[in-house]
Amino acid sequence: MTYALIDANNFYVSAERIFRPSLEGIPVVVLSNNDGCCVARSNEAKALGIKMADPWFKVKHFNESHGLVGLSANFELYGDISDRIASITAGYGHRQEIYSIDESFIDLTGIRGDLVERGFKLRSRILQWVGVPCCIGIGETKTLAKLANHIAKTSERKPGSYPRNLAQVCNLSTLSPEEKEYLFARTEVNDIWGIGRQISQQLQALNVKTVQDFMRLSSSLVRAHWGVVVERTHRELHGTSCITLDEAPAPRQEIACTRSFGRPVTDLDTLREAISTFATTAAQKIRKQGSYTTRLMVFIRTSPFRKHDEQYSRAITIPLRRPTADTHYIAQAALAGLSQIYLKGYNYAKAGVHLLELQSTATSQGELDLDNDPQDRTTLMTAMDTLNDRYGKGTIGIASAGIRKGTWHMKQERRTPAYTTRWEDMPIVRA
DNA sequence: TCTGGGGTCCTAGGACCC
DNA sequence: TCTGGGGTCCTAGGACCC
Repeated sequence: MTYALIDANNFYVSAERIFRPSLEGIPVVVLSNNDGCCVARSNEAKALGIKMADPWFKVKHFNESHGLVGLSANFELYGDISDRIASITAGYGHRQEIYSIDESFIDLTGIRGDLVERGFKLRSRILQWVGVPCCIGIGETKTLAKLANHIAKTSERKPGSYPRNLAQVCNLSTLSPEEKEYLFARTEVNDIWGIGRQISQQLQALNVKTVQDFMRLSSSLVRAHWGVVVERTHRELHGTSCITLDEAPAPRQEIACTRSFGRPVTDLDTLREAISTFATTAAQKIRKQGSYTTRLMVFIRTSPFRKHDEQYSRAITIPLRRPTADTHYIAQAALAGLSQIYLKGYNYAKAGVHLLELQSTATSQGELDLDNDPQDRTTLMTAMDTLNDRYGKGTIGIASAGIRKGTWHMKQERRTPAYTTRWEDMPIVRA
């Protein structure tokens, strides 16, 4: 097999730069909800030592010292840009898996010709048509394609880390065993797709520091220590394809809406409003997917970062009497759950609603649904979704869900002027 | 003062059944 | 006194991903 991974560089930052060329060459971060954490960093921001998920208040001093710019995220825009890139990328091979908002795997098996040259052409096409720089990694398995992509990106960003000719597009599948050994010995074990913080710490303790060290472990030892998932990763690094390309991912098995609050929340009324809103959003999401939920989970928690606060974290799952996608029903169930877990006297920092056990029909398994459920209501809900899609979120809602605006505070003012250009207004350059 | 929001899969352990 | 064993289902928690 031969796979490619095409990955946009610093995607959210690159997407913002399309419309604001003045952001080019300066340190930029894109911030999460409440402008809380850095979720994307430009190369210049990475060079300042800013890490993924660093809180804004800890890095904003770079604003005065180095001109760091913090932008509130604009996920609708990123979704549009992502679709554009994915449709161009699809032409690179016969099959595509859209893996995340900024990544696609492409099956290149059996494609003749110089894959690196084709990769560079694809890359410049995306840059020219959309304006986002990408890197491409190619390998015999998805894990190796990921690793190749890491090498392509790192050798561009940190000259000298790897041979220069591997920058931007890196094909591991045509390298000799010696060349690969050389690269794997210079790559840290935690850069492997599937090896996260915990496992890489355990590996370090066993003096396994590089990809090469890890590959030299026996499969059986890897399996015994870390289970079948990590063993699969180990096999993939050795060139045995275990993770298949998934062109049409199954519908989501669970859908959630959770938020951190802009400031601590203590009273039940405010929490009820928040939970109603989350339930409403989550219900919209499952209707969009055409699913019904049969169980939901509500949670509330204090902030683990406020060390002097008394900590409290609880979740409850509520079985539903029948599969449903009805906002009102879901919100009521969520509120009933909330009332069971709420305790007075804590500073709540985060809450959420998860809809679980999603299924594609409104009928319980093996049961004829004679209940008065509510084709009518579903139709009403769908009409509501259409209006909200067309005229903006929150145009219309369910009064009984208890949604009132402005009491619980989530989104602060944007730190930079609101971004107004819509995708349709964007200049399109054709080659 | 201020610390994201989604998802997936696997495993261990308890309850229950025969 | 001696107190089975295997299968299934469920849940919680832990690990990973972006």
